[in-house]
Order: sequence, then structure tokens, then C-alpha cells
Amino acid sequence: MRSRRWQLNARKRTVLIVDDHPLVREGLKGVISEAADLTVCGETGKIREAQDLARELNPDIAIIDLSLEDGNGLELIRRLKSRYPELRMLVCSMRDESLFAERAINSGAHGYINKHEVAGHVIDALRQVLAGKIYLSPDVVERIITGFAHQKQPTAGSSIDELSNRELEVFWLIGQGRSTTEIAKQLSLSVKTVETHREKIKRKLGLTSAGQLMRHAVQWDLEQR
Amino acid sequence: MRSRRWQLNARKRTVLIVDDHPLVREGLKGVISEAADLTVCGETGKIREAQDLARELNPDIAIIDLSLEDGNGLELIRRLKSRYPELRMLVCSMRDESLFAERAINSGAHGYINKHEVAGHVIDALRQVLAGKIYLSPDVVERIITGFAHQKQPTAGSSIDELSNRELEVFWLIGQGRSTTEIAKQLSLSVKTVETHREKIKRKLGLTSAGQLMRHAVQWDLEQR
DNA sequence: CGATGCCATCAGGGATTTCCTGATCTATTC
DNA sequence: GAATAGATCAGGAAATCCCTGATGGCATCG
Repeated sequence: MRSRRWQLNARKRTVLIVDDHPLVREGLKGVISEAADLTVCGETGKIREAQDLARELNPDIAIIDLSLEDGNGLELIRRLKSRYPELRMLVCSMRDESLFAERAINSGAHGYINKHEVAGHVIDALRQVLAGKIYLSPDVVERIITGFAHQKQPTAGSSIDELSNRELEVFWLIGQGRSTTEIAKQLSLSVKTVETHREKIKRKLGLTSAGQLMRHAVQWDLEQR
Repeated sequence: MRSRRWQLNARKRTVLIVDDHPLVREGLKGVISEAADLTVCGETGKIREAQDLARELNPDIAIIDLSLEDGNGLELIRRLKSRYPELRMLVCSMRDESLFAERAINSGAHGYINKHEVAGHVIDALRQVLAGKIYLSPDVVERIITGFAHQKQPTAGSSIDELSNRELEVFWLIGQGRSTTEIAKQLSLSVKTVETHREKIKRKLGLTSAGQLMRHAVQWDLEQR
């Protein structure tokens, strides 16, 4: 078996699991335990515990879900990043939106994989991230690419940062559930202008329909706590 | 003679896992494999496959998630119930609303447990359901009881459990960002029918526009972690 | 300076969705 | 068996979506 090599020459890399679903943790443990070069050193579903465990166990990599029992995974990523710059972080979320992937990467994560992906991909993702690379789910990559298709270079900023002030204003109002007419009235604009803003926003965020736009706007709005 | 009757005298009870998260399936397999009286005979994340597997494998019990790749778990429960009345069914959902527990039980399920519960409870739940009992998560029980205590609320509250099963299904799909046409296609319905469902939902929830409906649906969907 | 690019504004027009009303059939309830 | 609720679908006017294109303002850069 080729796995012998790892066992002989290198210690196993340690993985900390942070996910608020016990069954998902169980699944991850099972899958990871089959990899000869990886071992799970700890698990939790809470942000506070995750920080404690990171300190105590000093893992090589953390696999982090975005929705945790006591808060937002993004916040955890930022904290771990600032305190343990060497720690690799792979986000494993059930939300398949690049919206979150970008935010996660920007917050300091090194990869994003969603739970619907075949379990086998997790090992690949972990190894790639441990090797210093960035791992993204194929569909996330596609989404990001279409989102940045019209740009010269993929800047590190979130797509939403690319919105102009006016566009952001419209985006925000969309997130409130306002109709095009209402927005036009509130901003004293023509309905046609608002429609154009919506088109621009969609293009910049790589969205394909009004429904998608609305969904992202609402999510973003709710994310702003 | 041994006290462990099932190990000697009875075959292991077979479990079919229906869940659209590969990692959760993995976790369930791991947990169930530790029970001496239970064995996993099959797994899938799709309604169609679930029906096929139920026919081929004739499991003793199915553990079913409500959100599946190609539709609603409640629908699956109804179909399995009508075709295999002997089949026991335990719902294992990430949605912790008693709303769903009641609907699941009414649709023919024999238990409801949510994924946040400790993995150990799953075995208990499976055994109780196999023994002919109804299993409900403690918090679900509590919710139902308190719900009975409050009984009818003033209609101004506009609650989601006013929605019929079909309406809830549509509401759910709206929250996923699906368009009316997509929903119609997925449910094999006329667009007009879906439109009517949307109208009904709006009326029941006290909403005034498509935007409001979308916003609430997305918000609700996100709350179901 | 002139070219270029981004921004904000608005229009045309066909395709699609929304919104309101009403109809039919079925199942359940009282 | 009448009443109520659910699920299904249709018609038609209003609103919107979506794509394309246009205008003027303002900045930057070579």
C-alpha cells in the first residue's frame, strides 16, 4: 500500500472538526479516518470550544462549517486567522453560494467545499489545502469566474465590494423586499433606471435571474446582523 | 442462554438511509454500524432511488431526511406509506420545528428526531420505532405541548403552519430561489397552479408582493439551519 | 488634451411573471 | 349533506424582467 510511506516518514496531519451537526462530524471522522495521512484530533460545534481546541491541540488544519451553534463561522475564521496564521482552514458548508465562499476566503480560509459534494472530495480538499493550495468546489469556481468574467484581474475583494454606491443602495432595498416601483419612488428615479441598476448588479455578482438576485440580496441583508 | 436475544435468535433489522448529505449518511452509517441489532442495507439522497431501494431491499425501517435532492421528503413518506404499510419510518431532519414533526407523523412517519440531537439518540429512536412506538425528540414534544397550551393565536400573527403541505412545499422552493416555472416543472404542475399557491401563501402570511414573499421564504429557509 | 472607462440616468420592446378573480373536483368535517 | 379546505387550472390586465442602446458627467492616464 502506498499509504505506508506516510506512516513511516511523516506524522499524520491533525484535523480539527468544527461543525454543529453531530452526524456530519461523525461522517467527517469516518471519512478522514480512512486517509492514512490524516487524523482527527478534536471536534466541536461551538465557536468558543473551537478556539480553545485550536490552542490546546494546535491542529494542522481546521475544517469549519459556517453555521455554528453560538455564532457565525466567518467570525471564527477571522479570529483563528489572526491568532494562528499558520493554521490552514477548509470551509465545509451546506450553503452552496459563492457569496459565502468569497467571504470565507476573504476572511482567511484556504478552501471551500460544500456538503453535497461526494465525501471523497473532502480528503482531496484537505490535502490540497495542507499543501498550501486553495481548494474550491467546481461549482463555486464556476460561479466566481462568471462573476469576475468582465474584470481584468480577479481582485481579492468580494463581488459586493465591486458595486457602486448607487447599486449598493438598490441592492440593499431589494434585500428589504421592495419592488422595482417602490425603489424608484423612494430614490426619485425612473423605473427604467432602477431596472438598469438591477441588471448591472446581477452582472457584477454573476447572477442569472431576478430570483437569484433577490435571494442574494436578502441573504446579504440578513448577514449584516 | 444469553440475554442478548437478538444476536442469537433474530437477524439484524435492516435500515435504509435517505438523506441528501453524503456526510450525514456517512455519519449515520457509522453510528448504526455500532448497534449489534441494526445494519444499513442501502442509502440514497433521491426520492426516486429511495422508492427503488425500498422495493428491492425491503428494509425494516427507513430513516428519512425532509430535504432531498429531487423533492420533498413528506411526499416520499406518503408514497412509501401507501405502498409499504409495514415499513417503519423515522424522520431525521435538520429542521427543528414541531411544524414538520406533525406533518411528518401525519404523512405516515413513526418518529421525528433532529440532527442536532446527540448521535446516540438515533439508535434509541430506531429501536423504539421498530418496536412499534412513536419516537419524538424531547424538544419536539415540548414544542407540541406548549403549542397546545397556546392553541389558537390571533390571526394577525400570520404563521407558517397555516400553510397546507403543498403550499409549504412551494414556499420552501421559493426560499431556495426557484422561479415559478422551475417550481412548476419540479412538481409537475401547471405554472398557473403554482401561481395560485403563491397567492394563497401570500394571503395566509399577510404579505403583499412577490418581493415580500421571496424575502420571507429566503429568511425562513436560512433560519432552518 | 483626448481617449478611455466607469457611473448614473433613461428608453424600446418582446418575453415572462405577477396579481386578481373564478371554476372544478376531492376529501374531510360537522 | 352541507360546509369547509385543499389542489388543480384558466383569463386577462398590469407589472416586471431582460437585453440592447443612448446620453451626459466625471475621473484618470499617457
